[in-house]
This record gives sequence, C-alpha cells and structure tokens, in this order.
Amino acid sequence: MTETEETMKALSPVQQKFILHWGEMGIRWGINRTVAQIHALLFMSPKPLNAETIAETLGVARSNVSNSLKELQGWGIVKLVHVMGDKRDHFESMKDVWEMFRVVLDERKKREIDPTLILLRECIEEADKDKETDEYTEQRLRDLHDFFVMTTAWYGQIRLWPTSALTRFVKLGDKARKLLGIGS
Amino acid sequence: MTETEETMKALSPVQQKFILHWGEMGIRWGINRTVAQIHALLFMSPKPLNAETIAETLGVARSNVSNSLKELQGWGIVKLVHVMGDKRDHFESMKDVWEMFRVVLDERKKREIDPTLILLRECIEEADKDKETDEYTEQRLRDLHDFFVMTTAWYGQIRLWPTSALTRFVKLGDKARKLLGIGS
DNA sequence: AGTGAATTTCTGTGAATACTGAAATTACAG
DNA sequence: CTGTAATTTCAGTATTCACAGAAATTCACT
Repeated sequence: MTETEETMKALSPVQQKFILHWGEMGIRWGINRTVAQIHALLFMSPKPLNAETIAETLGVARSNVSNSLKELQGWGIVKLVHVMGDKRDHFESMKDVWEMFRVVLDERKKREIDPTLILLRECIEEADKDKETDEYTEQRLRDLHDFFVMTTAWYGQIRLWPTSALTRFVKLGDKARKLLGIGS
Repeated sequence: MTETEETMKALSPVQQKFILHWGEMGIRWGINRTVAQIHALLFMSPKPLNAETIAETLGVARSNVSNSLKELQGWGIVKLVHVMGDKRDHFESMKDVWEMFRVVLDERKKREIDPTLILLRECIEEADKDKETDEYTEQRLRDLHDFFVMTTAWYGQIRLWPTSALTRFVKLGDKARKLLGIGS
C-alpha cells in the first residue's frame, strides 16, 4: 500500500475488483489477505504466472509472494509448473471450482475438525472420571462430538458424488427427502 | 495473560482445555479468540452467566466481555436473559448444536456469500462489456458464480431437514444416491 | 430528580501478524 | 568450476488487531 501503481502490471477493473474482494473474503475465513489475492489472480489467469509477475501485478514484495505461494501449495490448490523456454518457476491455480473447494474442505477437516474430535473425546473421557466437571457440561461436549462425527461422515459421503449428482440432487428439491423416505 | 489466576473462578481442567481449543478454532475461522472462548464457556455452562463472572472466569477485562457478548448476540447464538432476584444481565448460549450451526451458517451466508454473489454478477456483467477482461477470466468468474448458486440452493434445501432426516441420510450411505437415481 | 450499580464507549497501549528489503542460498548455463 | 538469475530465509519494521482501564452513560430503584 506504500507504493504507487507505477510498477503494477495491467489489471482490468473487473480483475481488480474480484481480487480485492477475494482478499477480504479470505480474511473473514482465516486466510491471509495476500494469500487469497494471489489465489484470485492465479484462478482468473489463462496461463501460469511467475512470482515476479505476481509481485508486480499486486504490488507486494517478491518475498511475500514466495511465502504466500508456499502457503497456497500447502493447501493444495496451487501448483508449480514450468513454461517452455523460461527457467523461472510458474504457478497455476486449480481451475475446477468444485474440485478446488473439495480440496480445501478436506484440508480444513484434516487440520481443524479431526483434532477437535480427538480433543472432544479426551475431554469427555476425562470429564467422565473427574468430579469437577458438571454432568451437564459433559453432555454438551458429547452433543458437540456427535455433531462433528455426523457431519464429517455426511461430508465423507457427498464429497464422492460427481458434480452432476449434486446438481441433480439440488434440482430434486424436497422430493429427495420423500424419495429417501426420510420425511420428518 | 498478564494476570495470575487469583481472580479466576474455578474452571475444571476439562473446561479449560475445551475453552482454549475453541478459542484457537475461532481464530482459524476468522472469529476473535475471546469471543470464541466466551461462547465455549456459555455453551458448557448449565446456567446463564453475567458479564462480571465471565470476565473473572476467563481473566479478561469487563469491557472486553461486553463487546464480545455483543458480537455473539450479533451472530445470534447467545442471548440476554434475566435471572430472578438479580438485576444484572445474564447470558446463555444456544444449546442445540445443530440449530447453532444452522444459525451461524445462515449468518455467514448473509454476510459473505450473498455479497460475493452480487459482486460476481457485477464482475461478469462488466467483463462482458469491456475489452480489457479476458474471455477466459470471465468464464472462471461464471464458474465460481454458478458454484455458489448451486451450493447455496443446496444448503437452502437441507437446512430445512430435521436433524433426524440428516441422521438417516448419513446412515443410508451410498444407497442414497442409487435411491435418487443420480449415480454418476 | 438522585444515588449507586451495571454496562457501554472510548482512547491509549501492547501483542500478534503481515510485510519489506537485504542477505544467503540454490539452480542453472556456459 | 564460475557467474548470473531465481528463489528462499531472515531480521527488522510497519500495520493491524485485541485488549485494558478510565470515563461516560444507562438503568433501576427510590
């Protein structure tokens, strides 16, 4: 933000608008702004970009881009590729939106939900033994545990569905519930 | 963290463990640590707590609790209640885990997804007109737009299902897809 | 209206996080 | 090997965010 735009590559107003928004969205979901912006840029880009270009386009330091790209690769939604006749590393985003979100959700499950489930089990186990923890508290932790077990099992199912199946499922609307015989 | 525990109300080790974990989880999902900790405390508590007690129990400033409670009320998962013979405000968390997450997801949809959809439509609209934005870029934005439309419609469906229906749906496993005739 | 308790608002400070630029390292061509 | 470009690491700086404590306000009761 300190520098002027003289070093920036041309971004159309539309691209700017989306990149800025995606950056803000990132923050709200616990993702670093620059990381999200780079992802937005790569996602929209017809061809892989090198780190230098990304830095110039977004007006951030080269080293910042380097670290952010590592982060994105860690999430599994950006990968390093090579371009003919250019020895520099280039990067491209996963382009299939469904697949992209599946990857991110899988990763968040692994990083956040799974450890939470382990911790909840430990808590319930310990609460069951000690005298200090209220019976009510233990029950709430059980509720929470069961909720995560249920939702992750459910996600485990539908994450395997092809996009077309999800589409058709939505189109069925409330009929789906009746077909499955699981009306309230 | 600066103060010792002399002012803190008794929290069992189990409660401490969960509160600290929930605080860290909060951060990873873009929620302030103290806000998440207060939510954890109220969620586990058998009875409503007043702000003073919360501040002492968690060892944070009274004003911090006040603001955090406002935040939680804004999310719709904590509400103000009154306790007989006590003129102070008391607060309690929603206790039904399914309902609680439904409320949070509804709110995040309203705050984040809906505005994103609006922005995407604007971007696509503008990209369609201008010469600057690549055709490829426009298509990626369309993909993203369609993804959000689809998933929100789908969430709109299942959010209405009673918990029992979701449970049964998970139990059906892959049979559900066959019953619905939406195999790949 | 007046008093004390409860709550909120506000402002300065501290901590955490993000970021830059330089230095170090690595990769590669000749 | 040697030199150059590319990349990463690192240390210092800046920015953002969280928080405490004081001041101001609201509330409840009289």
